[in-house]
Amino acid sequence: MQVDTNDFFPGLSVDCVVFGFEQDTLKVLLLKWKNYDAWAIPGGYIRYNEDIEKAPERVLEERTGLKDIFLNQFRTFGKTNRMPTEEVWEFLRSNVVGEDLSAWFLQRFITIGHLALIKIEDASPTPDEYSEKIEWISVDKLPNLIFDHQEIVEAAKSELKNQLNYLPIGINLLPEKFTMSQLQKLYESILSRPLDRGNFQKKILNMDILQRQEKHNTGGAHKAPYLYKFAVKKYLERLNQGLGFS
Amino acid sequence: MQVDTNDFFPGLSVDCVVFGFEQDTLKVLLLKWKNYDAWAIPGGYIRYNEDIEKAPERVLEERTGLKDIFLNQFRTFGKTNRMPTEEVWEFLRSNVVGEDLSAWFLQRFITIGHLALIKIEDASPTPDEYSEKIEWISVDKLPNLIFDHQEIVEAAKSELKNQLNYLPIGINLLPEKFTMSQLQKLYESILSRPLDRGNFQKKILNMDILQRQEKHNTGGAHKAPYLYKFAVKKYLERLNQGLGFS
DNA sequence: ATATTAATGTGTAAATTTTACACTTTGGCT
DNA sequence: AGCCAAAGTGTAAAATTTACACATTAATAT
Repeated sequence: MQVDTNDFFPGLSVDCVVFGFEQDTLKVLLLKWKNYDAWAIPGGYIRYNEDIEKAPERVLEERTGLKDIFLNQFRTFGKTNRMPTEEVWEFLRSNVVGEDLSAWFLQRFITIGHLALIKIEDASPTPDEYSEKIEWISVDKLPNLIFDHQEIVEAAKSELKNQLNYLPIGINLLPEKFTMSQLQKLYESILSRPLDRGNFQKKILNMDILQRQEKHNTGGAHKAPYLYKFAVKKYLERLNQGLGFS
Repeated sequence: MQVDTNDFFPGLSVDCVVFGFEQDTLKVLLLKWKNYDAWAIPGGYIRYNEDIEKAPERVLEERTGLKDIFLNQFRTFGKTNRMPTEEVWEFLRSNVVGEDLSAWFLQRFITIGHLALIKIEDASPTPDEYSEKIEWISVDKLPNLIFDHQEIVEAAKSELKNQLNYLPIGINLLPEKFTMSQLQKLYESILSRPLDRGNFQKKILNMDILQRQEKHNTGGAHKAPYLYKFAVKKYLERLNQGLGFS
C-alpha cells in the first residue's frame, strides 16, 4: 500500500473485483485483513501523475504480481456513508496500518470500481503486509466484506452478466486449452442458468472462434471430449458484434 | 458554479451529457463560455457532505432549473492530460472566473460522467453567470468543445445506444403525447440506422406499453396519425427485461 | 472379449422471431 | 369527386431459438 499522502490523489481510490474460474465455479479474489475480521477486494490509490486506467493495473501488480490483466472500469461508488466512521475507527484500532495514516483513512473516499478477469492457474497471488491471506472465493459464498465491498462485488457480478457478450471472458478466465463443457459451465455460472448443451455447442462452433485440439481422456467411463483453444483474432473481432448469449 | 474550495471535494467533478429530442433530432445541451471560444457540457463539483448521485442532480437544477431529471452515471474520466495546462491557462486568461479560483482550476480533475434525459419542451435552460448562452445542439453537429468534453459526449452517445433497451428514453425524451413516427425516429436517431416502419409499429404495439389516444391532424394531405402515451407502469416493467431493439 | 455406461458430438423438427414487402385505410388537397 | 401521401395492417419467406432425439466413444464391469 505504501501511502505517502503527497504522492496520491486525496479522497479517491480504485477497487478491483477480480474474477477467476476454477472447478466449474466463478470466484473472486479476496484479501483477509490481519487482526481484523473482514475481507476486502484489492484496492489502492491513484498517483498524481498517473492516468486512472494505470492505477488499477499497478495496484493489481502490487497485489498479485501479475501484469497485463484484463481490466474494465464499471462504476464509481461515492455514497457519503460508504465507509462508516465507526467502521473506519474499528479498523484503525486493529493497528493494521500505522497511526500516521489515520488521517488518510478518515477522509471521505470515492472509489472507482473495476472488474478484472484472471486465469487462476497463471496467478499466484500473495498477501501483502496488511493481509493475513489472499484467497479465491466463490461468488455465491461471499464472506463478511469491509465497508461497501459487498455492494461493489454484486455490482461487478451484474456488470459481468450484462456485458457477457462483449467481454473477453473466455480468453481471460479459462486455461489455454479447455473442454466445451468447461466453457459452457463458465457461461452458466455467469448467467446463473443452465444452457442446452447441444445448442450451446453448435452456437459457439458456428461462430468460428474456436480451434479444435486433440482429445483429452478424463479417466471417466465415457467418450473423451475434445480440447479447444480460442482463435484469438476472430474471437476478439466477434466480440465487437456481441456473442448473443442471454 | 460558486466555488468555495472548502465546500467541495478537491480534484473531482461531475459532468452531464444532457440529451433531448426535438424536430426528429437527438440533441445535447451545451453551454458557450463568455469571452472564450469553446462550448462545454454542464458540470460542477461534489459537496463534501453530498452523495455522488445527488451532485449531478443539484448541478443540473442550478443550470436548467429542472428537478427530477433522469440521470445515469456511465463512466469516470481521468487521463492525466484531460485538461491540458495550456488550455486551462488560456481559459483562465479569458477572465471568465475570478483570479482567486485559478488554483482550483489548475488542479488535476477527475470527472464522473453522467447522461441525462430531458423533455426539451418542459425545459427552459438559462445560461449562468459564466456562460454567454445555452443551446440544444444536434449530436451530429458538435461545435468545438473544451478539454475532453468531445470524448465524454461521444462516450455518452455510445452508452445511450448500448443501453437503449434498458433506459427509459421514450418517457424522458418525448412529449407526453407523440406519434408512432416520432417514436420511431427517436430510435432511429439513437441507433443511427433506419428501421422498417411496419415492423417497428407491430413490435412496439405488441409490447403493450402504449396507450392509443385521439388522432392528430397534422395539416398534411394524408391520413392523420394516432397519438400515443406510454403506459408508464408497464413500460418500466418491460424495460427491466429489455426492449430488444438493435 | 464383450456388453454396459455415461459424457460427448451431431441431427432435426417445431416454435418463435426477424425481415422484407405489399396492401388497405384515411384526411386534406386540388 | 378523385388524387396523394402518410398511417395502419397483413403476409410470406428467412433466420434464429428451443427442445429433444440419436449416434459415438472410451473406461469399466462381467
